[in-house]
Amino acid sequence: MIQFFNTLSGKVQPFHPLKKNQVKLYTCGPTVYDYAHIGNFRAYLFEDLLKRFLLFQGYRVLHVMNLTDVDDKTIKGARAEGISLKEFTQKYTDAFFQDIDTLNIHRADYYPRATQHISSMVRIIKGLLQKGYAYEKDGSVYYDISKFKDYGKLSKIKMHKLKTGTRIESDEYEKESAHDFALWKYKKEGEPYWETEIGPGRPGWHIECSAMSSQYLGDTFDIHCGGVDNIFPHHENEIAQSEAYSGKEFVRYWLHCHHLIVNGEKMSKSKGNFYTLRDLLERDVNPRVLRFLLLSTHYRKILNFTFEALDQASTSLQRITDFIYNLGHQSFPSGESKDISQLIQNTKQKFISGLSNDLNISQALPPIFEMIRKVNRLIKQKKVYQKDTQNLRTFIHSVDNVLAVLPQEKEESLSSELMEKIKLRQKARKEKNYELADRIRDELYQKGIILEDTKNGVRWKIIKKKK
RNA sequence: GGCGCGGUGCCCAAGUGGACUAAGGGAGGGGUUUGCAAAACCUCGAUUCGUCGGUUCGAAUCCGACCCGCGCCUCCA
Repeated sequence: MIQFFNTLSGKVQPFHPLKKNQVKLYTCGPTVYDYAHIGNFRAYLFEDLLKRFLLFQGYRVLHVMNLTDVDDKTIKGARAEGISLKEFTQKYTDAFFQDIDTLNIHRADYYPRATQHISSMVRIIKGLLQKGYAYEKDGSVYYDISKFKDYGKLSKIKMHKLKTGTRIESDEYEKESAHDFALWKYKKEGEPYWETEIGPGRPGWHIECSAMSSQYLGDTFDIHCGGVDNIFPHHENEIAQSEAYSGKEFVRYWLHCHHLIVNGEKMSKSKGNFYTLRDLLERDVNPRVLRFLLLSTHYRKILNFTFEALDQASTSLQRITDFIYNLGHQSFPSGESKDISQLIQNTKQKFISGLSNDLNISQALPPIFEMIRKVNRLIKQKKVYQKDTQNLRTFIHSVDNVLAVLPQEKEESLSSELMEKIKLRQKARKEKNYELADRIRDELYQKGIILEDTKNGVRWKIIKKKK
């Protein structure tokens, strides 16, 4: 049985999708005004783990992720670069897709853009006006939160206890109450706007998610994810809009992932600890290792990103990849052992129950490492057979359908020049010219290539370049 | 002020009343193996789970107080 911590109930609870075997998932996507940073990717990776695990468990998943391509930041950015909003956001949208591919994140089924769903938003805003949940002022439309009884049910915030920040008072738009929020912002000089039934203007921050989620997933859907910082006000407001409009429950399970910090502090550009994926790739960080690191802390814990942690993740992951490699590059006697198949079954069961427990990766991973140690021990005792190695590899690869951290079979290759060096060294070793052999090994090590002499020949592997 | 998170060995991190004389990964010490390495295997590392009290036959796990670190409260994953 799968269980998730639902922000709405504040508890871990059993997961039952609305439709048996199908999960409808909405995840808050990027505002495409800049390159995404590793904190963003932590959230997307958590969502990817969630989705891959659901798929692994046999669910069909209908996944929608929005792209916010009109808001204050995108408008400002486009203006600063002197290009159209569309041109500007396209650049970062392309970058976003590149990055999620780099990190091996499954594509969503739909990536609706806010600018292409204005009419859906207008329809909801009109409905909210008709039902009395919204009011118009100076051409803008606001949501009157006092009309929505359940306001605060997600974030557990009591509005009368909320402190009013200075930012609210300085809002450029006129609202009746400080906590009311804009559904529609009346057009402003020099800003993009749409001519609509509710007048010229552009959508407020929250309405796109209400509109696009219901358009693709229906009024009620199973899971909505995002970062904790979205709980209030973004998701609270989505609930207010959607439930007031449809009269139905909006989302059944809210899953929020915690933040990533860097060296114990919040990531910020002024502190110089702000990393985009691209920054890390420039430092020769292997995206698989980054993926493994960001994935291997439970999503509801704060993750402290450090380069030391990255190194640890790298070594840890290497243990799995070496294991797979060894299974494929040693000879084993033909046959099959019951012990191994049983071990695989046990490991699989523990892996699944770990992830079933609110995606507890720290509980799901250890069985894999335990299995690896046990099998390595059995290999030494010559109790592993050919069929076992196939079963083990199939199993590890199926686990990797969820983790997606192992290299592709032919990911790495060496230049022919380096291959010649390796051949030369093999010859030297045969002739017991160890001095030359060691010199070549050192030379390759300087280039970030480790050579291992095994019973079945030489193995090379590329490690991170030494700085 | 409101809401919430966390403090487990050198580092990361599970475990939330009894099989814990506390998983797993990384680093480190010792050994097996190896031409030497690497990998792999064996082995050693917390009488102890922020502190102090309490409940209990029994607590890292429950209760109370306190200390420390952190997040959100209309830019934010």
